Amino acid sequence: MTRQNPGLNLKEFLPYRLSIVTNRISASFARLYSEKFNLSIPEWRVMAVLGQQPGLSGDEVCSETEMDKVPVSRAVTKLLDKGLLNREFSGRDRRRSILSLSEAGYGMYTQIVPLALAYEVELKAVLTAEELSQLDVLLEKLK
Amino acid sequence: MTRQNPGLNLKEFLPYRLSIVTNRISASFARLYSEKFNLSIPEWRVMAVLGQQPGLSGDEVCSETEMDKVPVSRAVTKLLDKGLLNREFSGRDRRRSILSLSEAGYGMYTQIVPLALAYEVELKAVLTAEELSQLDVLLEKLK
DNA sequence: TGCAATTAGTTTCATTTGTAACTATACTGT
DNA sequence: ACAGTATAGTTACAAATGAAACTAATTGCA
Repeated sequence: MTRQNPGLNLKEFLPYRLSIVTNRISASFARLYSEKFNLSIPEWRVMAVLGQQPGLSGDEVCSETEMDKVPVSRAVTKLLDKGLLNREFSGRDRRRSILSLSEAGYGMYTQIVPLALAYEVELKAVLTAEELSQLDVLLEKLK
Repeated sequence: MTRQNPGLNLKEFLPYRLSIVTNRISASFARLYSEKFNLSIPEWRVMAVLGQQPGLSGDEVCSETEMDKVPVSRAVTKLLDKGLLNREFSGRDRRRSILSLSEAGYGMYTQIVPLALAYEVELKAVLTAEELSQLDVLLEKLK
C-alpha cells in the first residue's frame, strides 16, 4: 500500500513550532525561580502579578494571568502557607479576596525580578532591534 | 511602606507573552482533534510524526517531537490499544521499536491533517506575507 | 420581601505528568 | 569472553492538573 503524504510537515507547522520554542523558554526560565526559591509556575505567576498590582482579588488574578481559578486558588493557598502573601476580604463583597505580597513575599519578588529581566535581556539579545519590534507586532496580532 | 516597582511588567515580559499566545493556540487546536477523535496531545503528536515518517523508533519519536520518553511510551501504548499503531522490533537491536500508523491510524490521520492545515491557514490569515516570513526568521532565531 | 440566578472561591476526584528506578539489550575495552 | 557502561523502553510513585460539584455571598427582579 502506498501512502501519499497528505501535506502536513510537523517541523513547518506553525502551532507546533510556536509550542516548541515557547516550552523551551518557559522551562528554562522556570528553572531560575523554581530551583532557588522553590516556587511552582502558578505560584510565581501569582506573585508576579501581585508585585505589580497589589490588592487584586483571586478572580482578577485569573484574568490577569489567563490562569484557571483552580490553580490560582491552590497557588494562593500555598503562598499563604509559606507566608509570602497577605489576604483580606472585601467589606463590600465578603466573597472577594484582596491579595498582596507580604514583606517576605515582596522580598522574594525583588530578588526574582532582576533574574527575570536578565533572562529576558539574554533572550532578546539574539534578535536585532528591528526584529524585536516585529516580534511585538506579531505577538499582538496573534493574540 | 512604599514599594517601588522593580521594573517587571508582566504584560510586556517576553516569555510570558509568548506563553499566553502559544497556550491559546495549542488549546484551540487541541480541541479540533481531541473532541472529535479522542486523542490527547501526546497521542496526536506521535501520530503526526509517524504519518510523515513511518518506521521511527520510540526514541526517534522523542527527538522529533521534543517530548520526554515517558509520555511517548504511554502515548504509544494507548495508540496500540486503540489499534491506531503497528509496532515491530528491530532485528538488529531488539530494544528498538519500529512504529508506524495502522490502516485505522492512517485513516484517522488523513482526516485530521486537513483540519490542522485549515487551522494553520486561519491562524496565518491575520498576518501579511511579510510578517509571516518575519515570524519564520524569529522562530528560527529563538529556537 | 423572597427566590432564582450569578459570582468568588474551594474541594473532590479522576486523569495526567515527571522523576527516578527498573528491565532488557547492546556496546566497549581489555 | 566478560565486566562495566550506555541505550531503548516501561513501570511505580508522588505531585500537578482540570472538570465538575460544592459552599457562601450577592444580585436581579417578580
